[in-house]
Amino acid sequence: MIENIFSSHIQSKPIFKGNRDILRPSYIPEELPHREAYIDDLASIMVTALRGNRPSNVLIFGKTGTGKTAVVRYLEREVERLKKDDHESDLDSAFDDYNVHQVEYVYINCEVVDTHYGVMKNIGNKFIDNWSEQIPFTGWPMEKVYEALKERIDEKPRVVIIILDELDKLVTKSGDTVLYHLSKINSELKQSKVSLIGISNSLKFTEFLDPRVKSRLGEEKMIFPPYNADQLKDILGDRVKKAFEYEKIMEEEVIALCAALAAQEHGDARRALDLLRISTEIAERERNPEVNANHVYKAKNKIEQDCVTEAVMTLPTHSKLVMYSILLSSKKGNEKLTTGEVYSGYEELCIKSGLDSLSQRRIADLISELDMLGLIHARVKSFGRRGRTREIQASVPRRETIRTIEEDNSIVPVKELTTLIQQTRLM
DNA sequence: TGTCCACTGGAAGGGAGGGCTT
DNA sequence: AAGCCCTCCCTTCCAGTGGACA
Repeated sequence: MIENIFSSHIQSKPIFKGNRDILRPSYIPEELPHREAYIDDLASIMVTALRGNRPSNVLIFGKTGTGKTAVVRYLEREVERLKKDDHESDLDSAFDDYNVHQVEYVYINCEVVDTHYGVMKNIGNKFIDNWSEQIPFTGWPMEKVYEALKERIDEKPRVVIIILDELDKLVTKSGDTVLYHLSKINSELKQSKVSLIGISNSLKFTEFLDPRVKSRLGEEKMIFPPYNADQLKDILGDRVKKAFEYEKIMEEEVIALCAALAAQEHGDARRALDLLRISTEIAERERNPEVNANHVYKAKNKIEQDCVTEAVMTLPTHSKLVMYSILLSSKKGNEKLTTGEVYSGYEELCIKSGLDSLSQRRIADLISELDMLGLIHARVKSFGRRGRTREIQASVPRRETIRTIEEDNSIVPVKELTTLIQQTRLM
């Protein structure tokens, strides 16, 4: 056998059974434990579509990892299955009055597509196979995009169910123009009908909606509560059975620990699955045949550090410099800084790296963004005669984050100069 | 109680970049 | 080529703010 760098890894026994995606949050299992009632509720609303009528628009609320997207996509998959079964055999008589083929789903994640134009374009292009007829990603006036979208949907009789996931992101960023158009589209369609399912993490975004849009959109509302530790244990147990090659790969307590850690974080099933998957991967890498609690804690640290590293690495250059300025200015005790102090630090870094600095107003916005990302903690505080400003503090591990920023090539000159300055001070 | 500080945060608008239309 | 649309990133302007201080 030819030896190469993979040989020893290939020979070690895999813990996973074939498809490790089963432990990914995006995997939709055959059953969704503790969400049966919600599936049933949504199905009772959506069944109208199978009869060729427009189901009510639905708004679904719930924190991250509470199964909102999974439930909606579960139903979507069931409709696709019905279509397939109908092709292969005559469905039983219960479906005689229904026509599953006229139901079409369009799924848009508004965190990825977060502009009016983008959403309209994506929906319109779902109904066009011919590349040359696709709506371009920019260039058309909004009115034209809307007309094209309407025309395409209305080509034949059908019920189009548009799922807008992370809807709050779209509304807070680009307002409610899309929802205004989509919620009144039915009055302009001749043959087809459109129904909307909005999925959101927060109830708050409806405050930004025009009252007409709000009432049209929220014909039906569903709220998904967080999972508790026991429910998370069931979900994990279910996946473990499907995902692993042999029994007793992990103690009961490992599943319980993953569930308990995720339950502490507002009952997030996504986090529980990530913990389980990553701790298994760590065990596999250590060539340990069993996953133990130690692996779970390692996985927890890894997830937290990875989140910070990814968030920092994907920051635009100026945001990185602001973050860098905060980290360099705050000494070990994480002293609190003001906007003015951060800005002077940032300006210095700009000079060192040969970049033009942005205005203080713009930096104030970047500071808010960093706060929203959870990389810093910024609180508006008044110091009386000494003015009113933000009190800023890094909320990530200082040394590791500095290292991550310094790995960015565009900040390299800053790194070199900062080291030089530090060395000069020591002399 | 009024003043003052150091901003905050909203609004308006400029300009670059990507692309379509005429 | 000129004119237009849309988004994104940014600047400029300015009213508003909370609380220490005189």
